[in-house]
Amino acid sequence: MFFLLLNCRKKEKKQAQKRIRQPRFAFMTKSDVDNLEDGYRWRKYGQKAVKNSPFPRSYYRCTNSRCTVKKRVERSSEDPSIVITTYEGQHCHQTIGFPRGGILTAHDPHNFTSHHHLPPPLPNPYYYQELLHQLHRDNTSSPQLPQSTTEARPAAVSSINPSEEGLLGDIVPQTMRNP
DNA sequence: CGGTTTTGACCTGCGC
DNA sequence: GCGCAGGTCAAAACCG
Repeated sequence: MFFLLLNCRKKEKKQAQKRIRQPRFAFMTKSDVDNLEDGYRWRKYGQKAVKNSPFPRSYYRCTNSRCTVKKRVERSSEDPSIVITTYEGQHCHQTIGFPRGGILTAHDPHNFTSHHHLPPPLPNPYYYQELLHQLHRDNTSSPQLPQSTTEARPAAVSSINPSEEGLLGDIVPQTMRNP
């Protein structure tokens, strides 16, 4: 299951002034592997231990040199089987394609609406694009969370409170953090 | 041999 | 100013 966060961090005041604020959002995915296949190729450029979690956080950059998209991958301290993936920026290119039938384009609605009959074996990479579009259209009301049919647990689709403090505060809903 | 991962060092922002 | 935490760099190691 994915959780979505909008870029509403408290600590971003400096970034908003000095740097170009990139669209940023995170999913929570129940997965055993850190490196989720999302249709893009990522190169790892760093890893750090974070305070809240006993698990290290990994930093990835898109291998496309003209593409400045970054992503952070960390495990939930509550449930090690949950991976929190935070994307930052937008891809300026399309995915590298998927091994199930050639290169797909991110603008093909037929490929995107997958949960009609055959769920994708992996998290659909176009959730990323589609979520971004949803955020641009409507970022005040709660966006529709896509229904992932992968091994995501149906847990805790609760109201996301973006004003929560803390690093995971805007990613992890309260019900997730402390039972 | 080229691309990727690993890993310690370095940089920066923030709170006290 | 200092220390801490997060983020990035870059050289070496690794791998196909």
